[in-house]
Amino acid sequence: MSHTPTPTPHPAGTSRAAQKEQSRRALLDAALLLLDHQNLSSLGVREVTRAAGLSPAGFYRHFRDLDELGVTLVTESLGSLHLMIEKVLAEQGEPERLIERTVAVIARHVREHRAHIRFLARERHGGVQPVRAAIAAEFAAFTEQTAAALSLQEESADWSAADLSMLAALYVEHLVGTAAAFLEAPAGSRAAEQRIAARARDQLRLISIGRRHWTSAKG
Amino acid sequence: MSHTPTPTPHPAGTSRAAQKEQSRRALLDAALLLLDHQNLSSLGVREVTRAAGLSPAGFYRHFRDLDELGVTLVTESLGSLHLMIEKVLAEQGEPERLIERTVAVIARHVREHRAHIRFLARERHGGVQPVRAAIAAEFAAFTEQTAAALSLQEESADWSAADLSMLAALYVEHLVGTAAAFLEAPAGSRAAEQRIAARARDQLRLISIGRRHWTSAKG
DNA sequence: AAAGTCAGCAAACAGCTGTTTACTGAATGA
DNA sequence: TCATTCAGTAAACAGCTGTTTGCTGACTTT
Repeated sequence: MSHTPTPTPHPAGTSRAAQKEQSRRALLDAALLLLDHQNLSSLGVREVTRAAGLSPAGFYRHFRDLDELGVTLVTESLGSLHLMIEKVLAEQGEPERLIERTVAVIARHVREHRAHIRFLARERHGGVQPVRAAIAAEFAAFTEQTAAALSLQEESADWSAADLSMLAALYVEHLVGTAAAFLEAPAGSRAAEQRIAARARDQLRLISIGRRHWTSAKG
Repeated sequence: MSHTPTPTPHPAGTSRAAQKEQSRRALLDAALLLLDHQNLSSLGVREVTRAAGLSPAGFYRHFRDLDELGVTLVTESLGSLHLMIEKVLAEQGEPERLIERTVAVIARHVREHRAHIRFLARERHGGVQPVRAAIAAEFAAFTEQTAAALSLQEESADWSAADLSMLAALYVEHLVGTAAAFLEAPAGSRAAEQRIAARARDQLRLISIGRRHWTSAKG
């Protein structure tokens, strides 16, 4: 008499695990959407569950905290980035063509994963320590991966490991900076995008010229 | 009878304007302190006034919102950075010595203005639009300023304006990245600081080699 | 000396927050 | 078929939030 019981909370007929996964995704997607205009440290449990269509208590069936949800988002965001970087590193051909492809891949990735990339840029130096740590760890791994790929190229035959790592860090930082620049571009303005791309290509050209003429310090 | 009146709220004897400024500073300093572990978008009025030793209502005698306070912090933080960049650009001498000085100046600045720099790094891509815009505008000005300084050097005699701007952007981004790297260093670890400094110097060397051998695109 | 300014206050407002509780009922496994 | 599991719920908890109000009393001007 006091409360009406709740009728079928899910489109019945699906497996239980699939139902749960669906809710989990709803939470992650809702959070990512809210994080477009907001910082992770100011996100609220109720806010997320409201946007995802769950009751507040439901949140705790999936995550201990918002930090945990944040770390999950980091993992997802970096997963796709990882694939992109592998794609870039696998490219072959003359340097000029390679630079062109690299920047195009970055631009495309930002266009197709805007929310993820913005999240990474925003939380890389954000106020939530575990999230910052997760991002930093993964970026370090990218740098190592890049260094390994560079060491296989003939241009770096006589490079020391330290120098390769230094160069890889420069490339990764440039990649991140370029992605962030694409983000700032007034969403959809091809003109702005092309200006950013042109500049990024020139910067990569300059760096690869430096690379070609590099001679390690203690000469 | 109902409420006891408040006794002298300030160390009497000071001018009114000075008293007000003192409270304003207390607010800004308290905010900056809180922003060490937090994002601007999650900062609260009550939180700041509590830390500054004011009543909540007192906040509104100084700022309309927290966004306004944020923009003020941006202005202050970038003011000191501006001075630093001028210092770097004014340096003269052989490239190697110049690079060394540049990195040293950055390291020193981060050490002495930790809170300001962390704030800038954190809010550059943060969730508060007006603050983001203020930072972006000032960074663009830095780039222009750097381009102007570069154009005065003999190494860039035959450089186009666009190429100079591209190079300046690369330098500024590298500067910002280096400052952020110093921030991550386990506060006080000279070893970590020196590793970062060494890498930054090598990267600057590589860039300046690229600069020396640069020939514009449409050749 | 009298009048005016205004920084700071306490109190009250409605509305929000994270988290826990005891419950329900569909999907699952015996 | 019956017992178990467990994702999701509504309700309640104490505690927090931004902002407005009317007031006070020290400084400042006249």
